[in-house]
Amino acid sequence: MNIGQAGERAGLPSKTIRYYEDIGLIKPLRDANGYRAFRESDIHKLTFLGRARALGFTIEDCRNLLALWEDTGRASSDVRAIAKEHLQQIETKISDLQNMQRTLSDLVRDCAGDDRPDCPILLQLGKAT
Amino acid sequence: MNIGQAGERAGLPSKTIRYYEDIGLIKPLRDANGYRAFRESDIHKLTFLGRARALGFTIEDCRNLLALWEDTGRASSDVRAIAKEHLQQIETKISDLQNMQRTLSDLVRDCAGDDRPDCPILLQLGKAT
DNA sequence: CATAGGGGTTCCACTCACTGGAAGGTCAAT
DNA sequence: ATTGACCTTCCAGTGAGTGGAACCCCTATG
Repeated sequence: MNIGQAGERAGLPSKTIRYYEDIGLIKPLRDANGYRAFRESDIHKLTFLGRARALGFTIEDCRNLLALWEDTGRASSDVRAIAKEHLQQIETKISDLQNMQRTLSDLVRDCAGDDRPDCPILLQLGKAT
Repeated sequence: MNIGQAGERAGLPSKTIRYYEDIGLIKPLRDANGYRAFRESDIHKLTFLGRARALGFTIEDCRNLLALWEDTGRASSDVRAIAKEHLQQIETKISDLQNMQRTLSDLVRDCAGDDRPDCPILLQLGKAT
């Protein structure tokens, strides 16, 4: 299977797949003409990667998860640790963003948004310490 | 005022301030010895930038906001539009992250996290389409 | 006066996870 | 023979800095 079709099946652009090979996440075979030849196992890995990335795991997380995935004797606690750590980071990010959201929506609410120059948003951003 | 003290006052590392000069956000004067010489107005701008960045505005947003800030005749609607757009993006990001959080916390909850290899997290990531 | 240290300067490389584009090779169909 | 869709590699850029090397400057102390 060529890269285009592999991308179709895994839901990833060809560019991304080449990149994943570049950084050693997958190792497709090569045809005589130099084209990458994807096996079912490669597609499966790519799909796995797509899902993990969609959940926001970093590439390094994905590398580790993939290794655990292939290690049928792994302990589920290893996987869980990575996921929990990541979940923690997501939660931190959410709360940071919610803080921004609160501040910003207050400012937007208080700004008339008309032709006059008075603007609490700029006022707040520029206020002396 | 030298860059170190300017950074202290604005709450930004020197490196970041040099970078902001590089991309044209600020234009500090220079002393005879080549050192940057920061005026009060530069400090004020840097503080503004620090606040805007902390609210997650992009550098380009900051550039626009700074221009509006310096234009005393601006319309508050211009500022409000940028802020609203940004708020929208923050809200999208929050909801994306909340989706990830839900999925991941379900998976983490269902994973025993012991020495056994069975792991719903990997199972879910690798499931055939 | 020499030197040590703590500033400052520039420039280059690296981060993360791709993405875009150029220049060129391959394949199937017309 | 040629078109057009695929494939290949390699190089550069994204955003917003950060780290480090190599070097200059200023002040204080022995």
